[in-house]
Amino acid sequence: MVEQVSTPRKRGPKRTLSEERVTETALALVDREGGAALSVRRVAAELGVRPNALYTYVPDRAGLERALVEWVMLQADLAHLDGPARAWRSRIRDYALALRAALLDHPAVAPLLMTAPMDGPAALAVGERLIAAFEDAGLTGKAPARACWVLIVYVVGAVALDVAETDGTLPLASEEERVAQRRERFAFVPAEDWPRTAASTGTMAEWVTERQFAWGLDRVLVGLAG
Amino acid sequence: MVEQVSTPRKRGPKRTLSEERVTETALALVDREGGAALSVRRVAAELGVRPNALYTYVPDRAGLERALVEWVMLQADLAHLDGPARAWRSRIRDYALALRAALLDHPAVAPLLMTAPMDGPAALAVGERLIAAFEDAGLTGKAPARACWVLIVYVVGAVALDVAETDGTLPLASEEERVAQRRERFAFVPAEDWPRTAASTGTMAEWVTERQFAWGLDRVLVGLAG
DNA sequence: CCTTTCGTTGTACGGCGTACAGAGTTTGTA
DNA sequence: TACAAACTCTGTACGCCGTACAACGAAAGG
Repeated sequence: MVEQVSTPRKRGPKRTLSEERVTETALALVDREGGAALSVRRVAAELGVRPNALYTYVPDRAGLERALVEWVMLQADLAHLDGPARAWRSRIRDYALALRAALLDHPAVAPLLMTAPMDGPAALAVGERLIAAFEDAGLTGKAPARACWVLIVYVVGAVALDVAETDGTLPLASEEERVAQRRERFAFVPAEDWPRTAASTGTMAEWVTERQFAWGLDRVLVGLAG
Repeated sequence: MVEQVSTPRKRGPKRTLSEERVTETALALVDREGGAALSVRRVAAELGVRPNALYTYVPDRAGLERALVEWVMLQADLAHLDGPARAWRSRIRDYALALRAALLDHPAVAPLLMTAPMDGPAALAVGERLIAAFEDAGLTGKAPARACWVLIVYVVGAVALDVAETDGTLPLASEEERVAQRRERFAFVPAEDWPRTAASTGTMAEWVTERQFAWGLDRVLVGLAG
């Protein structure tokens, strides 16, 4: 006899919502109006419900944010991290690029990654596979776990800095547009005060590109595992 | 005749405050009560003034946050980045450690670094010298500016993730205490589901240490400049 | 002296997170 | 079958928040 695992049917009235509905509504809201628009009251309004009704599905506003983080992290396919040991570099590389893409698909969520401990199930799942990949790269002892942290810092930090220059709403401006904006902003750096900066504005404008991200990623991987 | 540069004495009544006083009061507030306590009204109250009086010194709440970021970044001594070309590695290393320390001295400010573009004068000054240091390391073309971004991402990302596990108030728990807390949190990771994670909890608990930061920093620098 | 300029206050508005009590619905048990 | 318990949602309220706007008083220029 298998124990009844499917909905033991609780007592009270049927729920009109679900944690999923709440999370996805919140996600749609921040995608449309940016991170500043996120609030318990706004999400409740979108769902046609009084604000306090949400507290059935989410412990508090911070919990709502955690749910968003969890949801978005799950969008990056962990399968990228699986594969033959000899392919460890492309496994990590592909996953990092996928995670970046997932975060850029919901830019308002990226800052939330750095405002709470990353200890959800999604983060655990990533860590587990990332450590395995670094072991496949030949790292031993403490090195795999340490390298795992460095990689997470790099990916999450890079996306957070990128997104900090946007309003967090979708659709995000194209890479070209964002680079052009940055080029304009850097145009007035005085060359007498900051010669090297003034000479590098072209490259610095490209800091927000996938090419720059991939360049840095490859350098980091070289440093971590040769 | 040199133009009068010292206080041309404006018309209205004397100011009772200064941008510095506002910034430093805000900083003391967040150091004491954490980032969530930061508000225009709280800072005004600390200064014995109505909330709207602050708008003389700061454009809005976001401007207040930017001022905090600027103030804290200036605490990391840029002189670390100067020195002989052959010492490029220790120059960058020392500065990165100093910047981390400055941010940890005001933990509530660290998250603010990722919520607005890093384009203030302090950031420019860092970039200028960091690019020079990477040129001294032998990088040419776009590489110095690209490496500069990677390093900033690493430092700021690392500190932000560290701080995300604290309440942002001073004094911060000691490194040992924070590691011990993390060890407890990881103690219940089920080894059957996450074998590598479970085997690595000791190392993962140490992710918030200066040793881990320095380890990653060295790997990143190796990747960037051999 | 009078006008202009400017820092500060008083007041107000709309929004926020969430605590608390009560009403209504569903289920398990007597 | 009736009742009690459990649970979800609403109504209401409190104390915060950022900041717009008008009015007042102090200082300086002509």
